[in-house]
Amino acid sequence: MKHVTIKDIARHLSISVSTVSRALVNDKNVRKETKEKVLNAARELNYKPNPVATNLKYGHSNTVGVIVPEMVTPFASTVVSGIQSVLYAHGIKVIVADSRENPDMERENLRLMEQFMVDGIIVSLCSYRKNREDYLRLQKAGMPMVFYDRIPYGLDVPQVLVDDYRKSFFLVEKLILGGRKKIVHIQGPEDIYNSKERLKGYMDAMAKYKIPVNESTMVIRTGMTFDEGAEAAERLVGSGMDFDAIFAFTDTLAIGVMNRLRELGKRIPDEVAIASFSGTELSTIVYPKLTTVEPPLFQMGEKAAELILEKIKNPACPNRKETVNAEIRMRESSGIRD
Amino acid sequence: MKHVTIKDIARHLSISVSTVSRALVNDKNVRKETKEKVLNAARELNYKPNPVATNLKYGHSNTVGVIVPEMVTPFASTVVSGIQSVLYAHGIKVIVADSRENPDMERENLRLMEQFMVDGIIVSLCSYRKNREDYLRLQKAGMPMVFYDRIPYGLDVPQVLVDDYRKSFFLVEKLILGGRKKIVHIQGPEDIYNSKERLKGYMDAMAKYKIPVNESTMVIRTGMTFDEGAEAAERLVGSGMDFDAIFAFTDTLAIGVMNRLRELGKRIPDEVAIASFSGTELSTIVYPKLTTVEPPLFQMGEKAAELILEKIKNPACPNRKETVNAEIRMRESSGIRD
DNA sequence: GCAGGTTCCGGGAACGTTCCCGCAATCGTT
DNA sequence: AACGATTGCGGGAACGTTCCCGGAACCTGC
Repeated sequence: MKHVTIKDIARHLSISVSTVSRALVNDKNVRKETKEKVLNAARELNYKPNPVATNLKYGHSNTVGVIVPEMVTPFASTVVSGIQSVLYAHGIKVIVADSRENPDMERENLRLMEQFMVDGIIVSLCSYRKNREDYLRLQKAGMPMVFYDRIPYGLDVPQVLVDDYRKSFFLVEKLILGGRKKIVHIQGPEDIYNSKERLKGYMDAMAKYKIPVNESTMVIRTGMTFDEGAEAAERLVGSGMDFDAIFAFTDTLAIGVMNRLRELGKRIPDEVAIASFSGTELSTIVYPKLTTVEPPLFQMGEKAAELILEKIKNPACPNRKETVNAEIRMRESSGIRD
Repeated sequence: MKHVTIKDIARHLSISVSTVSRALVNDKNVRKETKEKVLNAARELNYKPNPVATNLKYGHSNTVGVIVPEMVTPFASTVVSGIQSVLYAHGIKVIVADSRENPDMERENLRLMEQFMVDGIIVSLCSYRKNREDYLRLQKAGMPMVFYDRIPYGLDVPQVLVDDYRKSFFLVEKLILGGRKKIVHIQGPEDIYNSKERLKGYMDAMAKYKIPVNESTMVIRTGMTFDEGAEAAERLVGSGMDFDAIFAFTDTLAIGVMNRLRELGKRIPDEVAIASFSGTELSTIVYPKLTTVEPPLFQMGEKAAELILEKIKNPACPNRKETVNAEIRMRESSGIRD
């Protein structure tokens, strides 16, 4: 499609390109009448500045890229809303790319953002150890970057995270104090750093109450989807093991587990209590409603946006680490009141 | 961050910028040795072409923008996956912007895409009659555009849609044949065109079986969220009206209605059968599982991508209208077997 | 009435590419 | 051996902006 340019306006008014430019950016060195003429002509010709040209000129794009590991749950979209709300207010556009839990696609997305000359990148990782070299290279090259939720391990980068360990500990403790002893942990993928932390919280809570944990039977490693949760539930029941509670890595997994357990005849929460980390709106639409640790997703987005703004303004500023406070929501699935 | 440019390579090898450019785009007019030298230097200096410059040069960005009305359900994300799968294969990048059911934000997103010089825009509307002038203007200016699912009314544009009317008709007919007579329709927002079509399907199915419909009590207009569905359920029960089935505009609404009805003591599906249009993965994680009309979302994305590719290649090509075949999934919430 | 300062505007370079044009060197043909 | 054709390369314009620089016109103050 044909764009109206500053040149067209200049030609139309038979004045110079420079003057038009000045009029449009509100430079003082233009007569008010000239400015008005230009503004009118711009409106009349339906002129839209071409940001590509100014990007080229200035070397930045007024855009921040967000790379999310998945978009099927409301998790990412809520965080992105938070990001947009603060960045839009600063006149910065937001583009989103989805890695679909695939580190190679994440890498592709990263290159896409780089080539797009975004001013900064906000990332939630697929795997805490893949693509390290790329992130290191980008960081070294001075690209502002912020990580949230699914963060890398041992990299000095700005990040906003939940207190995975403590909140897992407390939630498992609540299950124990509610009378559950045979608590199984659905760990989720091992190459997500948070999964290690949440496991640790589970282990330590169990240890505090001197409940022995056989890691090979009571901790189940799996993926991130409903189906994988359901499958874990089947394996669990199939193994004949005795259990009275589940603590899952995410609500997606927990929902998969819970629904399949019910189909297999388990009464929730009477026979099996269900609880999970990473609660989203999904936790409230299932039956029974899910007890979860609910991170303030919108706020996480806001914080991430603030951190990236800092980095953009001053790339040399120290890498801050923000921890947000996740709420423990006791709902029907655990059979425990607050 | 500092980018390595073609000039840096030229300087480094003390050859001309033109030669470097030719070597990089595989022009024949370069000696193989020279080409290799350039390629090596490019690798060594970690050169990345700056697409902003080529965009400016060629007037396009190799990017397609997708504007979605919401991102909290898996609806949009699944369609976007389909879009990405075909566009990525053509070397076209995809950026996503979320309108959050707000026509003003949609308008903003539209301008963002325009200013980004995307090669085409794929849109699902917030309102079927808002922002018409903008879409018309863009179309007149030659911007390739494709609409899906939530399409505009009476605009000759490429679009991919579901057969709202017929599938609604069939689903309601199934409810009737299953023995339900007092079927309430939760219509959803009136300014979504599909909502008119689905209402018509409902009305005609009821008419076919000579069931009188009092539109003012049996058709409820509301929004799109879980909460609005729940609220509708409350109003319904509060009104004391007798009903034995619900046909809702989307699964989101249906889920809101169903869960609240259960909380209010209604047995699903015995006392009230629930069915809805626009089924996503959410329909299968609730209890009982939801009977829905399930559009092939991924395929819708693929079709939309193909249509936009056509339009990009030849902006003058006729505006095709693709109808995809939505499946009716009978699940527990309706108490009716297929 | 003239030096100096404003005000307003046009010319042109620059951002990183691509590509057309032209020139030199080499090649192939007779 | 001499000529046109081909190959390989550099110069420079162009994409749409911004911005520096310089210059013309005007005003100010003595």
